[in-house]
This record gives sequence, structure tokens and C-alpha cells, in this order.
Amino acid sequence: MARPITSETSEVDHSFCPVYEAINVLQEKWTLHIIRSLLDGPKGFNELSRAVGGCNPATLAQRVEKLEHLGIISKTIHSTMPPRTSYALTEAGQALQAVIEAIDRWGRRYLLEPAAQ
Amino acid sequence: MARPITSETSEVDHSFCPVYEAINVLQEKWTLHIIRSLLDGPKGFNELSRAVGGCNPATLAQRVEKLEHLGIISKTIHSTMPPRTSYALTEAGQALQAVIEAIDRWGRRYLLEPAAQ
DNA sequence: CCAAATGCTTGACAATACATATCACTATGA
DNA sequence: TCATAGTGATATGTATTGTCAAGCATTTGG
Repeated sequence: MARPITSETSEVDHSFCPVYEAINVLQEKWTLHIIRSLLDGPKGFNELSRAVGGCNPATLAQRVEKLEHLGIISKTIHSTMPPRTSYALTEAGQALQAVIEAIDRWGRRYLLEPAAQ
Repeated sequence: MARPITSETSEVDHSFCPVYEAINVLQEKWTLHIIRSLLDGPKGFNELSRAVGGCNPATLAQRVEKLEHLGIISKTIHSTMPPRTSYALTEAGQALQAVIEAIDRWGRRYLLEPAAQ
């Protein structure tokens, strides 16, 4: 990628495209579900797992770590007696509400009759 | 799923949630890239492949078939002498522009400094 | 006739996600 | 006190998914 030679064919230049990267982040399995679940408040690991519904713990742990790394969610370990973990959206994460809402509107409008699949 | 009874454990009810389903559609690898590529006009298979950038033909064919099945894109085979295929967005597909735009805005705002990954 | 492009398909392989089991720890109830 | 259940994960093996490198039939241009 990012090789602007080849003048004849119109190669699309993906040198660094924020949209392309954003799509790559959001298109990973469970990512959008996780963000959606966290939109109504911080959750613990198992709580999040239940809210997401169907994601296995290994995958969830991996996703959550990556999203934390990307600054989309934050992980806090409360040093109370039973040490509880809490996952919450950062500002960047909260901002994804607009994306979820857009998907929501689209889904309600065009996905009401599934039937096939 | 879709068992609203069970008073003991608080199972999350995903009987049919349009947002959940919409996310499931859009979270598959390459799907959003394909839709984004088709937003600026219909394309043939190889043309689409180049526009998407990096998706292998097997996956692309599979995605495109599923999206056609879901009524998001339409496939037309022009019976001209070299029979050309053309993939285009349906109305439902066009409507996803709002989602792409939301992702675009988010990406520009929060993904400018990637560094890590 | 040969190279190149279109629109895919195939088959072997690798990466990913899955179910399931388990762990250490802490409450809670009997 | 001692099982039971909840927390926050991690480990195992298997199944699903995506990828790579080819190839094929077709047609057009040189």
C-alpha cells in the first residue's frame, strides 16, 4: 500500500486515511457491541460480558485490552476488599455514540424484516 | 435466546433488536470498506477489489453475495459483449452513508495520532 | 498468437473465535 | 464451617473464518 507510482490505473491512495483506520477499528467482532453496552454506564467484566451477550471471555478480554490501548475505553481496578474492575468509555469512546445512533437508525429503518439471513 | 421467562437469572433479552442485528451485519471484516467504496458509484469486481484495498477475491465474493442477499448492494450483469458485472448500493446501502460519515467524523477527531495499534 | 484485463473459483493454510473448564479470591447463607 | 455463587479473568482444544497463491474462461488489444 501507499505506493503512488502506477500512473495508468487509478490506484486509491490509503497512505493514511482516518476513515479507513476507523473502520478497521470498529469492524472487529464484538467491538461495536462492547461500546454500545458501555454507553449506558461503566460495567465490570462479567457484567459487560452479559450485556454484550455471546462473546466468550477470551475474546472479550482481548477486545477490551485493545480498546483500552486505543484510548476508547478505560479500565479501573478498585482496590476495595473484593477488588472490582470497571470498564468505562473515555471521551473518544463516548463520541462513538453518534456512530451507534446512526447504525441504530439504519437498523430500524432497513432491518425490520430479517426473514432471510 | 428469546426466552423472556426465566425469572431467576437475568438473561438479557435479544429477542430481536435491530441495532444488535445491524451491528452484526456491519462488523464483518471488509463490509464497511465495501460500502464506503461503493458510495462513490457502482464498480465492477476487480475495480471494487482495488478500491477496497487488501481484501482477497474469495472474501470479497462472499461478502458481496451476503450483502446482496441482505438487500444492501445489487449485482447487475450487463449482457454486453464482454459481460461486465456491476455492484451498486441499493437504497438501504445508500442509507449507510450516514454511518460511514459518523465514523469518518469520529476518525478525524480521535484517530489522528495512531502511533500504537 | 501472446499478454493483459475481467470476474470470479479452488484448495491448502493460518489466524481468529468458540465452548468449556478452570483458577484464585470473596462474599453470603445454612 | 463449609458449600454455593459471584467476581475477573486464563487455558485448552476445536471449529469457523479469512488469506494466499493459483488458476480458469472469456475477451480485447497489439
